[in-house]
Amino acid sequence: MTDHLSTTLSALADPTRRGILARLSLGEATVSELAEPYDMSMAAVSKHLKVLEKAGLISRGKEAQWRPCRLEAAPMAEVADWVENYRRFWDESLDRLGDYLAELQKGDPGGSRN
Amino acid sequence: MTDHLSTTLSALADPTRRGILARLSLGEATVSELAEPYDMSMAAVSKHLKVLEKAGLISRGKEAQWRPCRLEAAPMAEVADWVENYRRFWDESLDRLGDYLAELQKGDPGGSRN
DNA sequence: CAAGTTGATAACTTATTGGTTGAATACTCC
DNA sequence: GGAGTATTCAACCAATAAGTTATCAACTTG
Repeated sequence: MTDHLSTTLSALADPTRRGILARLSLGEATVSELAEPYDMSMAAVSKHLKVLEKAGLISRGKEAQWRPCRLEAAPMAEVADWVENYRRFWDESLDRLGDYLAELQKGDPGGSRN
Repeated sequence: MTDHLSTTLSALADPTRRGILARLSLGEATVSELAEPYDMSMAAVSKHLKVLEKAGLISRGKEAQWRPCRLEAAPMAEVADWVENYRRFWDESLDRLGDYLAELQKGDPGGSRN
């Protein structure tokens, strides 16, 4: 799981972390502010932040005893980019084409299998 | 991790599984065909397929002793949708706005914090 | 029916994840 | 410098994930 995209996706695959990002989309926040909505220890939130940081999805400053977090959405561009390759597969009109191609394939079994 | 989006994202957070989806974007394939490029047992691939199926990213048929897989990209729409909310944060021109807003926030500390 | 092929399942191992609690660190303010 | 606040770190635990091998089930074909 060393590749960048996998790291990003797995960081995003947690509702707490996505919630944190949503909060950060409204502006910088400290760890305690980010932890407040969640029923878990600060340490747990701190770990989530480390995951997000490792994925490059947030950055952190140092302001006195606070370590304010800010959103760094750049890695999400990679996700958006990747998923866009599949848009045609869920786009309604092109589903028709998909069905058509599948039908073609059925008519020529093995032709695409070897 | 019971929510749909988390399930989808974590299914996608694995290069083998994304590779399988890429292959399926070219058309249906059997399990052995999907396993072929990978240096792992069929059982392992079978497990990956189960993860993808549980996330609704593939569906499977029954054709004699084969269980052909086909791409079902619908859940990706949710991912695309979600990530689009953040586009403005990585879009270059709007990064300027982001910096500007951050600057505003600095000038009014606490104003957005409470 | 026996043999070969395709695939899934079970049991097991190892590593990772997500959480906990209890210090430790770093800073501010009186 | 001591008290309080903010955050991290370390050690631990339970659950999950990703892989293995061995076995089983379903189907085709000689």
